[in-house]
Amino acid sequence: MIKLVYNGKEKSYDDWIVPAKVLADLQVVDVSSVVAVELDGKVYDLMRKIPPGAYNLSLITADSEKGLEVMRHSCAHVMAEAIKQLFPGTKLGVGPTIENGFYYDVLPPTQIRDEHLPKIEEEMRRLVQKNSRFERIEKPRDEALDIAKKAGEDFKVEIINQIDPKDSLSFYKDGDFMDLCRGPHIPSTSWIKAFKLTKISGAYWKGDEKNVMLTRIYGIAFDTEDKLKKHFELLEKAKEIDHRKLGMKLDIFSSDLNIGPGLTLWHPNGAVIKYLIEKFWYDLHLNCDYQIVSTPHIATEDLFKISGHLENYKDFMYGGFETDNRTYRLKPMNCPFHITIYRSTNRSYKELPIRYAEMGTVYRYEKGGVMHGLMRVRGFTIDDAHVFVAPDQVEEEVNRIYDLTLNFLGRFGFKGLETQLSTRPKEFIGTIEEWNSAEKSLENVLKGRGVKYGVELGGGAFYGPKISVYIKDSLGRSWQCSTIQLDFNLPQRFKLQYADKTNTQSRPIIIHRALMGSVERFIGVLIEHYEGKFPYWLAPVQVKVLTVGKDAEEYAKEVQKILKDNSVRVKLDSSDDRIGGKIRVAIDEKVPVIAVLGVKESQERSANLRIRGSEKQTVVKLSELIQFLSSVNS
RNA sequence: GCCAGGGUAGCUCAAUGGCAGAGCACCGCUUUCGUAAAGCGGGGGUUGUGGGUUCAAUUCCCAUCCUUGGCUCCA
Repeated sequence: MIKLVYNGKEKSYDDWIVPAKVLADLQVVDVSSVVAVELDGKVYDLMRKIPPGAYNLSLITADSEKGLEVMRHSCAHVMAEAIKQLFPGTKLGVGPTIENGFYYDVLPPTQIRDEHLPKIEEEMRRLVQKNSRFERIEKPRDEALDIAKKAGEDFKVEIINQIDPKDSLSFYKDGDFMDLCRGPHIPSTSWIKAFKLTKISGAYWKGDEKNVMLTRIYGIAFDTEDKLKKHFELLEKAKEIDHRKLGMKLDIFSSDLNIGPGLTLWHPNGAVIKYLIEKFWYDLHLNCDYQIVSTPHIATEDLFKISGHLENYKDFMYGGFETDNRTYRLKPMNCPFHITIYRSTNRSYKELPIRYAEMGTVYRYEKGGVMHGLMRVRGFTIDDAHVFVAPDQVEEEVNRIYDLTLNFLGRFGFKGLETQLSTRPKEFIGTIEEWNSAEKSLENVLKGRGVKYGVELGGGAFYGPKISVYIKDSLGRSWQCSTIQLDFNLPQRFKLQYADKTNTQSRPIIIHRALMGSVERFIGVLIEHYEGKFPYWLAPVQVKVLTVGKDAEEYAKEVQKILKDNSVRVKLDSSDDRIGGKIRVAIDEKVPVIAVLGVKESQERSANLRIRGSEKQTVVKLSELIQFLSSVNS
């Protein structure tokens, strides 16, 4: 017995039935764009037999997100088929849809390169035109294994062996091509309307470096050509605001062969931005009862032996160098240093929480291939702090830190932050009770605030659970930003103590936390977030003064001095360009305020202002200029 | 680290087994101008680096460095 409810209408069947027939029976109008259906949230092909039961039925249309997903998955199949045609003997890995398209991991007998993509596309177009139906074929496990083995699909064999024996196995067949797949798929290949293969890369089987490397071919598909075109236009736009491009254009930062990969040179413009952010950070922390500390960039290996870094983090640490018969290392983290300050004297419960904060510059040896502009570098500054608390202070302190985080990030106008709670991993130190109580504290804080958060089970560090906040860049990639991490490990390793009320020596818990994570990455995200148009308070040059003709130069200098005396970051352009040219340059530099000064302004003792984003001219009296600027909020 | 692209003037990009080019930027001169580029002239290159093939290499080959995208979003 099958019972289906759609749009208030109900339909029952005694025998087997497929969704396509149901839609016909229900006389659903405009089924022409329906690629699949959803039965109680589970996606079914139009021609898949519905198992007995009662379901709510809803439609999936080609232009919907789910419809696109189904179609892209089918497109991946067609691509795999095309590749097998052009590269006989190719073994197939997996071919899922991804956020922005699809890929298929394959192991071809000969290398597939960029130049082959158009040929594969051509073959795909041929297959799409054949309009082969996608047919679902369910097979018992033994038979499925047999099919995969005979086809020489070693990876599929591995996949089948991994699948829960209780689950049924299915293949999908379109034309002469059959592939192990759980589906669902579009009814037939001609539903693929617009697609393009975008790139090739290597990808380890199951993402494990120890496994064989497969060739991953990426593609994107849409239900209309127009959407495909728009997709690429969007990518173009994203390129325009890429922090690496803007970083160079706006003269913010660079790197250099002779300095080394992953090491950043902050140009004057970038260094001002960095300074302003750090200044805001310091002020905020001093206000919130943090104590600023400052520690060296290097330390002897002895320190990192105690901290465990040499044992657990060695691969990421820059090599040691000898001085006076002792080996020194660049610091990859600030914690051992702050802890050493804590240890410099006896501590009492009355002092706790102790909050040490530092803009601590660290160096980590990142693998060659993972570096990315400012987002992933080898030398960076953590806006680090370590808070030493008694166990019963954890929750309140985490709450304070969360407040501080929102307060800080709010200044930059970030929306769409994502929060994640990471819990006890398989390997951990400390007791289960400690962990449970620590996780509970973090959870209480998030719940108490009504924060939406994801849980990453087992994602915590071996020494404690954590809360992470992610921000998104222009391409939608998430970057870890704030992190609040509990630590039972280092207090043990360094034998930290404080005298409690009964004068017993107790062990504090350390909370590691950073609001930006890495200042470099944060500024990278900011550049893209603002599209290079830094708000007035952060702009390297806040006001650019342009002269019209030589006669205004004296007056312009006077205005410049007034602005400078009032701590406005001002730049004067008195070159002999025409005013149109100077404005063009200033706009390119994305300066928030342009002040045009000519003879007229000089006589009136005024300034003709252009605020970024508008062509409107605003005339302000010189005596009111500073007042006016303080209201600029762009 | 691994796979696939790329590296030509400060930037964006052209070209070719036979003298390496343009625009912008820079410098000089002319112009002194009113809201998104005034005109003319000039300097600037061991084509990432090292090696090989060749009469001849920026081009072809090898190595190396840097850089871009990617390296479980699982049938």
